[in-house]
Amino acid sequence: MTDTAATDQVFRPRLSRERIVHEALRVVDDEGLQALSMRRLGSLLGVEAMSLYRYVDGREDLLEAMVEHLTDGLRLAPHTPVGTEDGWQAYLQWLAHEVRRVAHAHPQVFPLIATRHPAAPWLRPPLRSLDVVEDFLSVLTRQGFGDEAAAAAYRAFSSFLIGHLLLEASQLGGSVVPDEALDEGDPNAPSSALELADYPTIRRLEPELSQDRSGEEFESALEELLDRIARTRRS
Amino acid sequence: MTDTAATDQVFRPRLSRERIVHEALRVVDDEGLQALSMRRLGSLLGVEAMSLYRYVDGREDLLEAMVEHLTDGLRLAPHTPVGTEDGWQAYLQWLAHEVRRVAHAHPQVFPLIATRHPAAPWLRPPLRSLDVVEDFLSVLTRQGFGDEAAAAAYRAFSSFLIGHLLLEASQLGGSVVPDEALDEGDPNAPSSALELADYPTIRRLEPELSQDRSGEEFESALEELLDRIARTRRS
DNA sequence: ACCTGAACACCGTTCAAGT
DNA sequence: ACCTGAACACCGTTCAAGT
Repeated sequence: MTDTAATDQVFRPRLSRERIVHEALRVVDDEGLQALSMRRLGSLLGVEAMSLYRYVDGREDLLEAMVEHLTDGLRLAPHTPVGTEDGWQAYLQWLAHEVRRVAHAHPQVFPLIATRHPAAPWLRPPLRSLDVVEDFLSVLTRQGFGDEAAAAAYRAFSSFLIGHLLLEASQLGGSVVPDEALDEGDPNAPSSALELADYPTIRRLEPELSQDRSGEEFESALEELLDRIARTRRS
Repeated sequence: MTDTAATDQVFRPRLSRERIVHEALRVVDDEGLQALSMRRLGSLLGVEAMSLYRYVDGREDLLEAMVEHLTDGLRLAPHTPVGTEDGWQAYLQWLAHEVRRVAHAHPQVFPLIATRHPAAPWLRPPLRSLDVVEDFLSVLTRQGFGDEAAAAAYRAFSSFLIGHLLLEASQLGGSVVPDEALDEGDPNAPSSALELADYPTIRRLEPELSQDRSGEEFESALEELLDRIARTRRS
């Protein structure tokens, strides 16, 4: 046996909150939320589970930190010149696609982003970072939105993102089931082994239902939402 | 001590899948998802946890059964005369409000409805019962929608419901935290103890953000969605 | 200062055994 | 047929103890 095999402690740079959160995200991305336990996370970091409690205030705090790490990343790419008349539209387009990118990059974490309670009741997932919300509201109000219209736009925008992205993420993150029960595949059966005999319309529309139009539908629904928001602006 | 106190077995009608699901819903409604364990559920039903496995194929199957119990309830109140020209609009209005009623009645279960993987990849929460989807698609196609338009309407409608109701439910179900840390309330501090010094726009808009407009916003966004869907119909 | 060992109070689940 | 006891392999978390 070699040295590294004997010690099995490949040299870990030293624990830190950042390293813990990063490793936790890796676990959930690769194996799903139920694979994340304090004990397993500890052992992956070459440490006993109890050591994590120096940096993280329990499992709930860890989940919170993971969500914050992803939602704080939505800040300030030097996004768009807010000077122009329609700068807010470019900003919201950019922000929507940023959130979508996060949802696609971490489909197993997005349900957490969508369902955990933010720090204040008026914060709404997935735009639950104060920095991001400040950006959002200040861009809109500086471009002629009234206070009430800006707040309403924030609520509508959040709902839009959750509605479209949670389902997309759910479909992306779904097939991480450990490949059991894929054994005896009925050589017929249209994609799923569901019995559709009593559901004629579903059976007829199954091809249309199975089509993935999420990209186009996201874009067109987003444009419609921006139009709708534009109408509420009092300039 | 009396007889009932001595036995503590108040007479339980006998176990059944239905009774288990019903009690599980009661637990989650009252105390939240994390309060639901097989062992505790068993003891609430006057039985050892292992007995539950006769009726339920493990915890995951139980959660699934809870979701199905609620989403199958969306079926066929003798809803609306589908004969008329705009019958589909009345049907979708009815269906949207039914789902909203479920979300309000079980805010702690709704995240489960929204995030669990349905039986087929083309099924989307919260309309994940085959009966309901068959209703949905057959009503629309019988009223002049093309197959593709009906499928697109199903997807848009599902996204709308998730986006609006998950946030509403989250706010309703949130305050079930066991009333700790409510102790030393800063007599000032506007509703939340968040530090908003560096967020001038948020601070200025906090009253508008804190307003609960979910009712009105649900209604007006729903009407807008129905208008949008109407435009996709090829009659 | 940072990590660990041992312990506590829980979990979900299986399976042979009871009635 | 229906329920249980005992056991297994896990959890999260605390706390005194080690270095």
